Amino acid sequence: MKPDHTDLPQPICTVDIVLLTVRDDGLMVATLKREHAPYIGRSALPGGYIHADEDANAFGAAMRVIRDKTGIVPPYLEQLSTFSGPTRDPRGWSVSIVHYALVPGELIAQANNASVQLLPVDRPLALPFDHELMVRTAVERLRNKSQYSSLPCFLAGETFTLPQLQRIYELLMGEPLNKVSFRRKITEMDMLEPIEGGFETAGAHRPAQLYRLKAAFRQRLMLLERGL
Amino acid sequence: MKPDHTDLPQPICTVDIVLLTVRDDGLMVATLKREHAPYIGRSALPGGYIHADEDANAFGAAMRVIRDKTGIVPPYLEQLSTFSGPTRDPRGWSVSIVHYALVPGELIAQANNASVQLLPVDRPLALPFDHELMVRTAVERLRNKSQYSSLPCFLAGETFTLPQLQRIYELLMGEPLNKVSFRRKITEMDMLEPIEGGFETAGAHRPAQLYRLKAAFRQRLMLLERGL
DNA sequence: TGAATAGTGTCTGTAAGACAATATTCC
DNA sequence: GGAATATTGTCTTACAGACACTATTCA
Repeated sequence: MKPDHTDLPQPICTVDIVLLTVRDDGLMVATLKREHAPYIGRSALPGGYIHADEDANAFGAAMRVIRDKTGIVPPYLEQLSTFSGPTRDPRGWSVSIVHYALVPGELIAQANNASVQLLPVDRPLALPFDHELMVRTAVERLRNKSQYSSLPCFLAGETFTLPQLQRIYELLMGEPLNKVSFRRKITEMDMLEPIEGGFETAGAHRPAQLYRLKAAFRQRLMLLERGL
Repeated sequence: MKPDHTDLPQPICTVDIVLLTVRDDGLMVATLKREHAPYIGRSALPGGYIHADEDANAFGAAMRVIRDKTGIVPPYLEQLSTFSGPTRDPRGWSVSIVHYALVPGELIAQANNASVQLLPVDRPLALPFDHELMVRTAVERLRNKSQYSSLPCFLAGETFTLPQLQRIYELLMGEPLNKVSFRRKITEMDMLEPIEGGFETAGAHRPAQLYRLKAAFRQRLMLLERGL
């Protein structure tokens, strides 16, 4: 007779978040100093236990952890992957449901949380657990999805100009993009609306039109979580 | 003082598998009659608890569950997503790490397991838990990935002809494909090798060249799990 | 007016699809 | 030879990138 699951040791169940943002013309990941063992005092991804008494699901747990630990409510949050095994956490066989968040740089500044440390993703990160693998997986996912989606807009803030947005796409792709092709694609996707009379003027040159994401694309976060 | 995690009720942690295959010119999902409560006797996706004492990770747990319950060792297995929440399982707050498997029809026949029931994915499935959502998510993922990958080959068996493979791609895409374009793309991807002197002759017409996946593409399963 | 960047029009090469011709088998 | 399907060649059309021109601001 096989033992019931209640007899077996159950895995530890946590969530971790790869919070990505753009600063200093580069893609950065947010880390926090760990306040508890293991690896107390080391910089690591924000994470925590699922609270069965208050979380609606892993997505809600990730949102709560981000909000409580950084003061940021990310405009985009999506499940990335689940990491598991007996050795990834010294506490034992563990499961971490990892989400990645996209946040405009301005939101990080507004939160004004000194404990949040931004590290460039392109250099070695020296993070505990398998957090470095999580970051690399998230960046890869973001780069893949950026090729054919509006995701990078969530790194760009409430309003932005097309040259600014193109720069973000270029950062993610790692290569310069053709201006005409870029604008053609953005137009086809029909995801932006110009802000009447809104212009960004930053120097002795023609000012650029300001845009924002259309409402339908801003709502995507919720739709994704409801199963589509 | 916050309670330690050992004081909190921990979620139930399971794996489920969406096993997809092609039969009768349609995409099918494998189900089994449940042998335990809850929903005992109902058709549902194969699943089970993680065994912390023997599983290397969730991928290993999924592979073990599939092997033990169906006798099939799928040539392709990939993590899909993790489903979680307090209501998806009547036993309480639960986490299910879901993988999807691609299996050629012949492998199902070889396993000769009468308890495996194949249901067409295009019709309502009437599965317990959130299994129907899992199936829909898996099919969507497969369709997306098929557009630019060799995934559908894992539904096609050890050897196959180009017309056979094209039919599988068409099933997944839901539309007829241009023959010339299809062959151009396959050639570019450089993933197939012709079998010397191997031809499929099925009627009064020119026989078709047999192909198989190149070794590099067959290994992809393992690479994926090692972090790339 | 000149410098600098924003935004648009046009040309050209590449790649995808349509069409059609050829190849090979069994009857 | 005729039917049926496999495979390949060629033409046409659509799209992506290169290039260049116009627009608008400030100094």
